[in-house]
Amino acid sequence: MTEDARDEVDRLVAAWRTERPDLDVEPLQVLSRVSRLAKHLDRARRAAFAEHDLEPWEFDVLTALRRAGKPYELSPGALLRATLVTSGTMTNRIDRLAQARLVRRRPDPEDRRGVLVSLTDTGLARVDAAFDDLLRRERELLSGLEGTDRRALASLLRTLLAPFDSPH
Amino acid sequence: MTEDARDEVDRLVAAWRTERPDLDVEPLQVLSRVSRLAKHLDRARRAAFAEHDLEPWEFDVLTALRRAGKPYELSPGALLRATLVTSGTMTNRIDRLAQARLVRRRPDPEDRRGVLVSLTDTGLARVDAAFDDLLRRERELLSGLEGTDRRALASLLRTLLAPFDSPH
DNA sequence: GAGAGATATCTCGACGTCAAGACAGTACAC
DNA sequence: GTGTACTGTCTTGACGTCGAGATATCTCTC
Repeated sequence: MTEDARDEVDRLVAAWRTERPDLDVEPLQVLSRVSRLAKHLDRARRAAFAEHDLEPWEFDVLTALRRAGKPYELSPGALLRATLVTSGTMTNRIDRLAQARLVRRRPDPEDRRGVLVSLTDTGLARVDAAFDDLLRRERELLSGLEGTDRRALASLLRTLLAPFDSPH
Repeated sequence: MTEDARDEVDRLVAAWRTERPDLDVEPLQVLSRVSRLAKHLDRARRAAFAEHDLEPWEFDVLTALRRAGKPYELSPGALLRATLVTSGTMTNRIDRLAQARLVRRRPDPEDRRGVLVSLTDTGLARVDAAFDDLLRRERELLSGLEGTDRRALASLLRTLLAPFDSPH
């Protein structure tokens, strides 16, 4: 189950072993696959959202608001921390979402530097529909793994992610 | 080991379960982690390459050539398939790499539509040094996992990736 | 050997992101 | 209260990518 299952990354690793036999390229077995899978995932997401007239970046912002619960309102700062983008990017995103009437901006009554961004009814409906769709596709994508394997995979990934979540 | 390890994704999943208790959001346990890990990985790579004056995109192209073995030469088409970018992007990348004297372009003697791109000596030295460095950091990043776990993880990821690799 | 379709590469304009920095407002020590 | 450091948001310019389309060449069929 390991020796011959052969995917792109196995080929890539084999090529390295020929070209740089002095190096231990085993880390690629995990990390190249993570990168490649993420790339494919992006495409699948893009396809799922296209049916709801949403771009992946729009979805990211809308879901952050959706997850916050009523009244579906967060500051740009909270949004950029949730989506791992820079502040300039977030300003730009909010501008475009507001123009599309999916979110609304209002001054923060408690901090005059601040702004609060909230979902409109349209935004709420759109993100709920798109999320349903995304989950259906993700489930499909994971259908190659039994429940046990899925949980094991999740747990292993959590371990790798841990150093990034806590420090600083 | 599963209930309380709590990372960002666990929190995200918990938030969804509150807000949309009607949905089965378990797929996120795997796929959100893949995306997030990939994002962190990109940053780590960027940091590793910066010491060798390389951008990630430069590294991607140079390694594809390096892996090809002597004479370290591929067509733009082969390069874009190896790096999963569009042809316009690849043209642009090759232009800039050629300007930096890391690769060389020459007409394909066997196909007059074609071009062949090869590593210069500088390019070869640069990519080898950067790759050493990258592997050192990746090993560090994986140090939280035993060998057995690493292999299990690689194998699970391979399964998920399989559908993307074959059906062209 | 002519034509149709496929392939290889490049060009161009639009777009989203980032990094750096500007600016207004807040918090806290004194 | 005043000064200093910090925080939250927005502005700007440069950059890399994409998608669509242009051009040249090759391949295959008849």
